[in-house]
Amino acid sequence: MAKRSGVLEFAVLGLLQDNPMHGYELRKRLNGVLGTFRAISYGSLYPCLKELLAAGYIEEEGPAESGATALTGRRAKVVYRLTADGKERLADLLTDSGPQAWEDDAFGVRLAFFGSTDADVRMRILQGRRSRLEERLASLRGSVSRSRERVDNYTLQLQQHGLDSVENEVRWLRELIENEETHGAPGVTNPPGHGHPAPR
Amino acid sequence: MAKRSGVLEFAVLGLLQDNPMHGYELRKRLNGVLGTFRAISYGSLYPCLKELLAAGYIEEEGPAESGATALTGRRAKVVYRLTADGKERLADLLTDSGPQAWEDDAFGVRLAFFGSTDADVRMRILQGRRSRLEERLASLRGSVSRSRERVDNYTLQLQQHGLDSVENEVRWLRELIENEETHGAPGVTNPPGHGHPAPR
DNA sequence: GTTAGCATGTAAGGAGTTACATGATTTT
DNA sequence: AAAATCATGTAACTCCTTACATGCTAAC
Repeated sequence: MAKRSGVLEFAVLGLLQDNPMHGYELRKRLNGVLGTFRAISYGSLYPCLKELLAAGYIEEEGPAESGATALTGRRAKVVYRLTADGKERLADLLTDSGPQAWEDDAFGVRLAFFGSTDADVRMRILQGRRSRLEERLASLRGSVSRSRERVDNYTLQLQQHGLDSVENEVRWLRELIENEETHGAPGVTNPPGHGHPAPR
Repeated sequence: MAKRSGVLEFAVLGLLQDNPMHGYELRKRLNGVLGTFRAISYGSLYPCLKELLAAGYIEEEGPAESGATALTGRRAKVVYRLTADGKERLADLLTDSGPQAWEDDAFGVRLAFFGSTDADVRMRILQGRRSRLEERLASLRGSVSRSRERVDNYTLQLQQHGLDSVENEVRWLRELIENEETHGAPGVTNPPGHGHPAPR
C-alpha cells in the first residue's frame, strides 16, 4: 500500500507513464521535475521502485528487449513500465485535488503533470494553492507589522523578503488561473498533442 | 558532540543568548526565526535541549527564580540559560562563514542573527550566498533553454517561476551587500546595544 | 587496458514529524 | 468545576541522505 512519500511515487508514476525507463535515467528526469535542485538519491529511488513493483503498479520490461545483454542470461538494466493497475493508480492521484495537493512540496509536482490533469482539477488545485498562499500572506503581514521596532533590521529584511516571495508567487498563480479561464474550456484536457485522452 | 541539526542548535543558542527561556516559549520564537512556516515540533526541540544540556552549553536556571513555583518543591517550568561554554560555542558558530552557512536552510538562520555577527563574517556569508545563487541561476537558465519546445507549457511556467524567484533573491542580496558596503565599517561588531545602525 | 561514466543496490544514520501520555495554571 | 492553554516529555515512524559494495560498457 504505497507507504512511500506520495510525491516521489507520483513523480515516478508520472514519468513512467510517458515512457518506460530504468532507474538511472528516472533519477535524472526526477531532478528536472522536482525543481532542479531537490535531487533525490538512489538510496530513496530504488527502494521506491521496489515498493511500486511489489504493489503491482510497475513491472520490469520483458527480457527480450533491445537484445544486447542476453549473453550472460542476467540483465544489468532494468526497465520499468506502468502496469494497468499503475495507470489506474496514477489516474486516481491525478484527480485528487485535496488540500495535500497544494502544499509546498506536492504542488510543484502536481503542476509538472498538469499536462495530463483534467481542467477542473487543475483549476481547483491552482485556486487552493492561491488561497493557501493568501493565508500565509496575511499571517506574514501580521507578523511583520507586529515585529517592526522590536527586531533588528536584518530580521526585518528577511521577513520582508519572505513576504515579497510569496506575493510574487501569488501574482504568478493569478496569471496561471487567468490563463486557464480565458483560454481554457476544452472539453476535458488541453487538445494540443500532449493531453491524456490519446493512448498513442 | 552536538549531533543535532546545526540549524536548530544555532537558533536555540542564538535565542537563549538574548534571554533565558523555557522550551514552550522557545518553540514559538523559533517559528519567527526559522521563517514563519517551518514550525519545529516539541518532538525535536526537547531532545535538542537535552543534548545541549548534556553538552554543557545550556543549564537550567536556579530554582530560586521568579519565586512562584517553589511551593511544590518541583518545578514545572524549566528555564534554560546559556553557560559560559554555550556562549563560546555560539561565538564559534557565529564566526563560521564556511559554505554550510549559505545553504538554503542555514542561511536564513544566519541572517536572523546577523545582529550579533561580525561585519566581515556577514559580508562573506552574503557574498557566498550570492555566488551560490548565481551558480543555480546559470544551471536553471541552461535547463530552461534546453527544455524549450521539449516540455509542455506548465512545466515551462514552473521552471520560469523558479528562475524568477532566484533572480529575485539575488536582487535582494545585492541590496543587502550594497548596504553593508556603503554604510558599514564599524570596528568589529555593531556598537549600539542591539541591532546596528539602521539605514533609512 | 584503464579511466570515466552508466547502472543497481543496501545498511546505517540523520533530522525531523505525529501521536501519545501527563500534568500545572488560567480563564470563563 | 470545566475548558483552554501552558508546559514537558517519549516512542514509533517517515523520508530522505551518505557511504559503501558491485559490476558493465564505452572512450581514449
